[in-house]
Formats: sequence, C-alpha cells, structure tokens
Amino acid sequence: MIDRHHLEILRAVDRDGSLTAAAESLHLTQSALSHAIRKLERYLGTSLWLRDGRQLRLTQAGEYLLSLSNRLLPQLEHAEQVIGQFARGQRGTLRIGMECHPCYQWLLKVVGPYLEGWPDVDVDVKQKFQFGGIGALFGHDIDMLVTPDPLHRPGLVFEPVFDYEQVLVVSGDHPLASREFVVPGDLERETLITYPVEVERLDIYTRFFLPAHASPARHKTIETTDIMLQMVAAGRGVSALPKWLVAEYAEKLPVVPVRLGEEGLPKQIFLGLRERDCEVDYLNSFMNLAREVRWG
Amino acid sequence: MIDRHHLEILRAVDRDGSLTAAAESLHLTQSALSHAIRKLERYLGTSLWLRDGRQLRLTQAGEYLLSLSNRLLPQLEHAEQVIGQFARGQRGTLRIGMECHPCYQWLLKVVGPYLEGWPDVDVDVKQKFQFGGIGALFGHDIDMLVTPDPLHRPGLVFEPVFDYEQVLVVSGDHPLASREFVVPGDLERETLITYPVEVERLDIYTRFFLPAHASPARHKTIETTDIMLQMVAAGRGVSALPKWLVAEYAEKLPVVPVRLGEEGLPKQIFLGLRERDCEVDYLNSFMNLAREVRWG
DNA sequence: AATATTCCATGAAATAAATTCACGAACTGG
DNA sequence: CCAGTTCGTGAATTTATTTCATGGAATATT
Repeated sequence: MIDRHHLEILRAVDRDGSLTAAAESLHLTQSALSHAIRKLERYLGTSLWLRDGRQLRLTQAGEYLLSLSNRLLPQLEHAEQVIGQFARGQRGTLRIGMECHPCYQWLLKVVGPYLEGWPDVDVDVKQKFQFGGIGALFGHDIDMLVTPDPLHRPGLVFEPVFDYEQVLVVSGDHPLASREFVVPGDLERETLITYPVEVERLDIYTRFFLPAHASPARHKTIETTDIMLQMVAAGRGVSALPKWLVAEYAEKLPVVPVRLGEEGLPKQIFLGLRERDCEVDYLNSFMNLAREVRWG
Repeated sequence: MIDRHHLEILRAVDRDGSLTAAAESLHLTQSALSHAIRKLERYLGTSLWLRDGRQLRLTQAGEYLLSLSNRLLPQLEHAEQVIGQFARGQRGTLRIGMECHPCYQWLLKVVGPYLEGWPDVDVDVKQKFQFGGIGALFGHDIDMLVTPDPLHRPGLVFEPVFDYEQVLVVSGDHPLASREFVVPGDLERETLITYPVEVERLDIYTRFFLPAHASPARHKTIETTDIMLQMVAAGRGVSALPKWLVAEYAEKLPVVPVRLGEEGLPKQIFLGLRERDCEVDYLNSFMNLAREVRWG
C-alpha cells in the first residue's frame, strides 16, 4: 500500500537530492530510508530510482509517484491545519436554530459583527425542526437555539441574552392606540394575528388571555412579520410582538405599541447550547456578542 | 500525522455504518479500529465522531476528514493501478531519439500502428542530444535510438530494422537524371545539399567522395527534407537521401533518384536500446513492429 | 595512483507501533 | 428485564520500523 510516508520519501529525496540528505531532513537514518524504499519498490514491483553510480535518478514510475506526492501531500498538510482550527474552535459552521419568529431581526444584528470576528466560521440558520428546537439541539442538527422557552434539561445550557417587553400592536387610528395599557377584556371583539405556532407557545395566550379566561374574537396566523404588521396597520387585526420590534416598524408604518396588562408582559430571549460545547470558542464568542447587543 | 490508513478508516466507518462492520471490511478486529481511532483523535486534538449511545455520528472535523478521504483515496488507488502498468511495461513514455534525419518519415509509419496497440504508452521524439544519441541513451534522456551508426557498447543493444539504398537526388531536367549511376567525379561541379550534421556522419562523404578523394563544388545545409527537395527540384543543387524517400517525393516534385557508384550505397537503420530494457514489453513491441514495416 | 570521502545496500538487533485477546460497560429491541 | 450488539480499554502479542554496524562502489583529493 502506498502510504503517506512513502510520498514524503519521494518528495524529500527529490528535494534534497540524495538518500542521505533526505534521511536527515526526515529525521531518519539513511539505512531506515533505504529499507523503506526497498520495501516499497518490492511492493510496487518496479524500481522508483535507477542507481547509477552513486546518483539516484527517478524512473518513470518514480516520476509519476513524485508528482502524486506533490499533489497529495499539500492537501494532507492543509487538512491538518484546518482540523487544528476545528479543534481550537476557530473554524466550523455555527448552526443556529430559531424558535422565536421575531428574533430574526435581532439575530441579524448579532451575526454581522460575529462574522467579522470569526472569518472561518460560517453561520447557518434553521427554523423548522422535526422534534422541536430542543430535539434539534440534542440531535446535533443545530448547535445553538434561540428561544423564549428555555426548557432546562440535563446536557443543555440556557442563558438569557436579552430582556424585552411583549406589547400589543394596533394601527395608529385604532381606538386602543392611545391607551396606557389594555386588559384581556379590551380585545374580546378583536382579531388577533400571530405566527403559526401552537397556542401554548404564544405568551399572549398563556400569560394574558388564559389567566383571565378571555380570548380574542378571531385568531389568524401569518408567517412573516412584515405582512403581519401590514395587516395591523390596515386595521385588519391586532398582534403581540416585542416592543423593540414594533418601535422599528413604527418609523415606516402607522402602528402603535400598547402595554399588555398594567404591568406589561416582560420576556427574555435565551440562547441554548449543549453543555459539552460550552468551551468551544466560536460558540462561546457568539453568546458573549449576543449579550452585548443593546437596544434603544 | 494523518495517514492513508486513517483515511481508509474514515471511509470504511462511513460506508459500513459501525466500527464493527468497518473493522470486518478492513480485515481488522473492532478493537484495532478503536485503538487506531483513539490515537488519531488524540493526535488531532479533536474527536471525529460523537459517541451517542452506540451510534457514531461524524463531527464537523470528521466530516471534513471524510471528504478528504473520498478525494484522496481514489487517487492513491489509481496511482497503484498505473504503477502496476508501469511495472508490467504496459504504460510509459517511449522516448525515441533520432540521429537519422530522413528516418522521420519512416518513424511515422511505425508510430501510428504502435499507438493503436499501446493506448497507454506515449511516444516522444527528440532530435537534439548534448552528448550524441548514444549519450542520450546512456543518460536515460531517451529509451530508444534510431540511427544508421550502431556504435556497439556494453550495455546497449542494436538491431537493424530496415535496409535501403542511399541515392543521389537530382531534378528531372538535370544532366545526370538519366544516368544509370554516378561516380564521384560526376559531382565535382555540383552543389551538395545535406542536413546540418558533421561530415563524418554523412555517408555520401565517408563512403562516396572521400574514398575517391573527390568532393562537390559547394556544400549547403538545410534542416528539413521538404525544403531540401524543393531546392533540388529547382535545380539549385543535388542531395543524397534514402531511395524510398525520394520515391515518395517523386510523385509531387520533379526529382529523380540516381545510384551512387556502380554498386549503390546500401544502408541500414538500427534501433538501439539499453540492454536492461530489452525485456520491457512496450519497447520490445516497438522493435518488432519496426521490423515488420515494409517498403514498396 | 593511492587515499580519503561520500553515498547506498544489507543483515541482525533493538525499538516502536499496530493488532489481538479478554473483558466490561452502555445501549437497543424484543 | 434480558439477550444481543456495540464500543472502549489494558495487557499481551505480533508485526513493522528503525538503528547499528559494516561493506562495496563511485567520486574527490593529494
């Protein structure tokens, strides 16, 4: 079998011009080289060098193998470099899972600076998971989960990265637009627009309507934040979104945030990752960056 | 060091799905594989597989190394094939040296059929040698020499491959065109055109003029046969070439062959090669083919 | 021409590496 | 829960590699 060692020998003998010199640069004795060559030549059934006096001259087979060496060895050497980077957490693909629809806007603000700091790390964002975000984390489909629901489990670590207030969004000319805050009863004749996820994961239900045994008149689901807010601006319904997100859209659309309940609906976004990965530099660095991003 | 063996392991584990199965197909025990993997992982400083229950799942570093395996292993395997062909003399570059200018036409007739029979052998023809054709043969710059002067030396083998007659060429309307043969004195007022080689290697001197202590009036040299015969046809000189070659050109140009001396000037072309190479199939085969080519 | 030096080959001995054996722990599917 | 797999590990064994010691052959030196 032609081994990497053999390719190194071909290259070294060619580079250094003699067995003795090649042995030196390979940190071997000349004898060891001679034995190794003899063995390879016997295996291949052909000589690789012509011994012409004390000169070595490559045969055609030798030339061929030398060119192979010059092609393959750099690839192997590069691979070791790259794997070293993997090992030191300087390279990889950071696969982020999102369980929080509006967080996409937030994520973009983190990813930008991150990519600059980690030129060898690629970022990939996934939004659909067969067994939920936690399952995807366990199943190694993703490396990091952005979620408002930190389901603590052994082997997983969650850290809050930012706090915000979930608010009701209404159009600028909506009767509720000027209210200090709304109570569940205020929305009994309204159409509520949400992302298409299970009701249990919608805080406006779990923390606002359900405790008061109330509910909106209608419930529609829409995939994208943009369209959702277009609908709200057009007076076709109300929605519940992060306050900072509404603030951003308020510059372009006639939408207004209104506090949900007297105390408001405080929320937190968590980043989750596998406990084992906590020490991985490029994941850790993402966490730190995420905590630093601030909002007006 | 990432070794070929390691790449084979990556590939086998991926292909067979488990260590045990991979060990089987590599003709190893599972234990040996486990040890080898552990050693590689320690060397690289990172794990290549995640042990998740009894499932193995590649890490990013593992994926990377697997793709390297799939790229490099086929090249190594192909190289062994090719070197096997070198060893069995089924492949190579047959480097032919020519010391006989007009023989190029003859060579072309041999090379054609040869290339068909040896699809993996390339033919390369060289015409200039720093230390002569014999030197080139000894110095392994060429593998075979086409020459009219078989300088027998230990380590070299020469075989005559074809006989022909060297003739004088004159234009159709030349006074000598109708002669049965010419003697040296007939050419004392002529311009002789030859290839640009030493006079000692021109038979018309060594075997025709010099024995008679005669010489032509002028001597010009021209590199190519085509131009040489154009000159002869135009009556600008006479030349000495193989009879068969003149016969071929006579169809297109007004040139006529005339016997040199009463007996003519018989010549032989020899193929020479290194004694050691006598058993090499693709060289041997060329010799045989060369002997078979016949001339009208 | 004699001598020294350099370079490669080789067999035996020493060393290092890979592989197997034997066993145990952890997981999977019935 | 149990039988059957699968993987990991230390010690023993086998195999491969490397060194040591040496010699021969080609080149350089005087």
